[in-house]
Amino acid sequence: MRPEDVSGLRELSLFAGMADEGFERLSRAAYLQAFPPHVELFREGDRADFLFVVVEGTVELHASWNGRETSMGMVSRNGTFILAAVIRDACYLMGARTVGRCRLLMIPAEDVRAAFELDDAFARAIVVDLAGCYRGVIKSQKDLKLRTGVERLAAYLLRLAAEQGEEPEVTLPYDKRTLASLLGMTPENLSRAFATLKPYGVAVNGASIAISDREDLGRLAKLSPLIDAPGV
Amino acid sequence: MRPEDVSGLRELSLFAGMADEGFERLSRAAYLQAFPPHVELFREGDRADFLFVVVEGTVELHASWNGRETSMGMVSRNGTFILAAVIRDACYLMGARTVGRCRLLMIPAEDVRAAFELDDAFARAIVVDLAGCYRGVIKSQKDLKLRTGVERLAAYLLRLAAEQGEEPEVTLPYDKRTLASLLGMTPENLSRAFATLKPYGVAVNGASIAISDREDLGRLAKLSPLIDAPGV
DNA sequence: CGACGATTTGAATAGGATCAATGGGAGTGG
DNA sequence: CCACTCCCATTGATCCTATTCAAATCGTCG
Repeated sequence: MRPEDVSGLRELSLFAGMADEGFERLSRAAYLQAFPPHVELFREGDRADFLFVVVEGTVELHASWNGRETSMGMVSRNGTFILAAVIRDACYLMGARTVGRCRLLMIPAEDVRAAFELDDAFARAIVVDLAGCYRGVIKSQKDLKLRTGVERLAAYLLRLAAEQGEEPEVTLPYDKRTLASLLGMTPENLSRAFATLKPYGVAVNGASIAISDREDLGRLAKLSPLIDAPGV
Repeated sequence: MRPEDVSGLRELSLFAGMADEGFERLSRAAYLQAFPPHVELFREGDRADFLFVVVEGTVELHASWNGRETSMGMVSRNGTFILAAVIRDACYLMGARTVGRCRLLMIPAEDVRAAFELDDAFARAIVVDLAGCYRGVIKSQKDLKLRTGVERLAAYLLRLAAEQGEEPEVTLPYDKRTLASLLGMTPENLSRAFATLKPYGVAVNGASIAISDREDLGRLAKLSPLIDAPGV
């Protein structure tokens, strides 16, 4: 690993509090690897061999059953994924694939578990990370069970706007097919949902979405910190 | 707290590895309290004041938005709930209410966080517990996004049968209204889903459900360990 | 017995999925 | 540079699932 990558990692909350010795050992065991777009990193059901950290790019987590597939979440820069499976020494409940070009840090599961046993600060950092993941899924499940498709899209757009600095125009970070799956609908349905949002001041131009009246859209989306707040 | 209750708690994986001193302090700070059925323990959005452990009975976790409500999960004997909120010192993302009569252990959030800081074994036990919760929600989200209502019901019945010792007759642990919400449908729809399952050998008699042909139902439910396995 | 809540059933509607067909770039090869 | 192709996105039509509203039935608890 290049020194700059190592020092970047050291900043991550997961590793920040670790003892130097443990961090040293962990980063020696780790591989930093570049992946082209649309590569399958592993499939659901595989034994958890590695913990992943996204150094650059975005990874899609997905799941399937009986021939159907759905997107479960996206992980981007500085995010970790599949930590729970590694800790419990179990199989992955989701598959993972790269969205665009990616650089990923892969840490062998055994080494993570060893560090977890030895380093108390690391163990505590994992708690905080996992608690955050857990709360993230809970929010997404509330989104899914309590809102209709159109409402989910509206809320998604406003969250995206907040993330991108409240510009009047936001850019979808991945293609609509993926977005649809993430929001729990078909691509056709997403198109129609966009059309439904037109009277609320939403104009689509490829991946770029103009939101003319955030108030108006907000009345439909009814953002709640208990569903839409990032982090926490 | 009665000594028998304390010793029972000590067995829970969350507390099993704790140092005696820490456990002592934690159990001194805790309240064991009995609640009648259908009591609201706290509401979503409340600040996390207590960690709860179910000593006896069942608690429903629910969420609401814009006048709609849904059931997010059930916690029964020896389960903990709301651990993530306590650790992150945040607000509850879900509300909680008792289903039947309950005895609950309430541990002040501050004391849990103090024990978390001081006791390394406790911190590690929390990791394992949280990882389990996380994987539980992921499974439930897969169930929700990948299966139709009827399929979810079929899978639920088979999981219940496994839990209750593969008897030909299973008993629903709570009323159908709650079950419907848990499965992400309306009570009316649950009734119809039961009717749809009749040709698959499912006979309803109040809360008691007879499953005459588990094979047949299984072909519809297509249980997968990646969605339906308990624990892990 | 009567009242109430839970459950079931029926009818109408809405929301979402599927199937089919068309338009629109991005990339490829000539 | 242009034609071609492929894949994504959109649109239309239709179907199916699930929700809503309404009403009837069932059981249980006073």
